[in-house]
Amino acid sequence: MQKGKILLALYQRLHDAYGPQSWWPADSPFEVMLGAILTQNTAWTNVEKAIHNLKQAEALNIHSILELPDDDLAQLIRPSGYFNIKTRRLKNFTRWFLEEGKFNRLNQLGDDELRLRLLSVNGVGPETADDILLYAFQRPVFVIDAYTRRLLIKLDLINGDEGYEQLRQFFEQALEPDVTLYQEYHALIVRHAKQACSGEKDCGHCLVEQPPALEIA
DNA sequence: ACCCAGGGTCATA
DNA sequence: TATGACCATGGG
Repeated sequence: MQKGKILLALYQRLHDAYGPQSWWPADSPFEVMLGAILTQNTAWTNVEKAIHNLKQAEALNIHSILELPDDDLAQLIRPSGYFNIKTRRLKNFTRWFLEEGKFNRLNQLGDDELRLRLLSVNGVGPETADDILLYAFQRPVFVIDAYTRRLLIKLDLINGDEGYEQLRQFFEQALEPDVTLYQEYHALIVRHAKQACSGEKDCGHCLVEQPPALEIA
């Protein structure tokens, strides 16, 4: 069986198990972008508190982010951790976002060009860029995170020494460029990791015991 | 008390 | 190219 079909079968199994996830939880694309930065190496429950603080202070907009003193912004996002670094990153990103002409202007760029520009922003790495591309700009870009890597290792689909870009190509070559599919797939992987591995170091064992390939082959 | 979470940058070799 | 240090809160 081709690895591509295994990835599709894996998606079917995850979808059957957990149902639609309808990510990303946010009221606007800009909120998705800030959330993508705030969630770096941070539990989402803590990010929710930070976003709640921003909304309550009516600071979840371009000009407030830029005009708030660093210390004030840091206090608002404090629950998300790394608040000093993330204050800088939020301001860096928002300044860039405004200079580039905001969403409508950036949205005219092609997928690859937009990805390169996002990666050029200090504080935006591959995963954050792809979160923004997939969930804010609705581009067919597959997001790779630590959960995805662990799951593929457990399923013996990869060695584990592959780079981010290599894993992204693995998914994007195996699956049709379907935004909704990519959004749901990544969300399901995170959902599965939380469900199956709370407290456990390794994850994906329940899918290994019953490999998704066997039922479809 | 320890470990990790919806990572990324920078300095060093 | 590839490690390591660093960032920092909250929940298990």
